Amino acid sequence: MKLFKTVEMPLVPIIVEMNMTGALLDLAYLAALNREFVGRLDEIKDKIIQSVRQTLHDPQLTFNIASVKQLNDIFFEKLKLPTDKLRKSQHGRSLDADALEALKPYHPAVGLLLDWRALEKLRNTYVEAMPPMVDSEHRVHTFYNQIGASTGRLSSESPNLQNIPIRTDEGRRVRKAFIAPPGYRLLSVDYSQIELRILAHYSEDEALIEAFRQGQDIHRATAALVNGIPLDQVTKEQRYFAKRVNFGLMYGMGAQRLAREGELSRNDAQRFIDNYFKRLRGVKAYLDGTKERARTQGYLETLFGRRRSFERLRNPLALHGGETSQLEREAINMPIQGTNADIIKIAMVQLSARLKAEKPRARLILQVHDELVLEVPEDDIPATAALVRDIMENVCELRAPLKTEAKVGLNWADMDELP
DNA sequence: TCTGTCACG
DNA sequence: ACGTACGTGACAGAC
Repeated sequence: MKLFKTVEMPLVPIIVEMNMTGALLDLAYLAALNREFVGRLDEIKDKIIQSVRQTLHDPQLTFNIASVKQLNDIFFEKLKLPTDKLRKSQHGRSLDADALEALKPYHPAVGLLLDWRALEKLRNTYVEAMPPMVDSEHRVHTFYNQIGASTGRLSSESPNLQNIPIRTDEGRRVRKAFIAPPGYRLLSVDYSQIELRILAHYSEDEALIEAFRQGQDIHRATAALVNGIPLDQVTKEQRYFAKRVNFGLMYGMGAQRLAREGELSRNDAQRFIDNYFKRLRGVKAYLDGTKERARTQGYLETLFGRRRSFERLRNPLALHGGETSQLEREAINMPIQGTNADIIKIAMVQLSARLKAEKPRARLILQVHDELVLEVPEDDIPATAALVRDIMENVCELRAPLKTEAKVGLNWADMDELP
């Protein structure tokens, strides 16, 4: 039996139903996936080593492609790949995915290494690690830590079920191992753009609030506003860029980073930000006001009163250089991320009671920050989806309305949107 | 035990 | 002049 930490929280009671149920894994599928991955990994590894041997005319050469230290030796001492622009680290140059992307044109081994890294990650962290953790019913029981994250979020460990892959096709194949039992479906309901809606609420920015009230695509609306063009003239690039800015600003991003990621000059990036703040005055006011409050009060609160100390910001004497801006970025983000955490926790508490009374065969199995996943008998799907959405959307009334999207499927990867 | 890397929101 | 976009957990290699 899994032990649970029991800590009295003034805000939200402990939810144990998820852990009690656990998430069901398709072990046969994972075993097949593992065999496939092992074969492909070996193949890619051989290709990498062969290609380096060929370039260096050294058929005996061998090295561990998982070792950043040895890769530094191969790439920069032996193959003489360019090091400019690459960050330094303990064993030479950083060789993370960004760095490898930049090195890709210089040797075929680099692209292969990116492929190998991605597959190796999926195999080691998920495909191979999870099957030994299931119980006799093939379910994994994660542990949700309620007091680990400084913003009030939950975190998940042993295994972490809040970082199951979804962004790549190979990743989604891993996610597909999470299945519903016979006669059941997985129901996933997630908040749409909840952090930007919370920002709209806090900032009281009329343009942002109005865009949400009208149900507009928020990134498209931002792009139109900042560029001073009609909604239907926004290009894909403009929308994508506005999206990065919308998220970046909630994290305290500067013009420098924006320029680097948007592939435009430092000045153009600064101009976009200036324009953004001119059109979205409330957002600027929120960012400045939040930093100011953290500094003068020494703490910040979420919408529901969850508090995080910023005492170090109030006592500048205690700060060493560089720490101020770090804390300011954390301050900007905390009320947003923390309010999101409060809202979904409150929804979970309400949902727990309603399910027990009205849909006792439906079970809450996972929480992933803005998403709840349930196991629901087929016949109960429409009613349960409506119940979950109703609870989630009505936890509180923000100036920008809370909106959810519901999906249903036989596994956690292939899901169909419910109307 | 620490560092680098990378999976997610 | 420069870094520096927030919050997490898991794994392999280096020490």
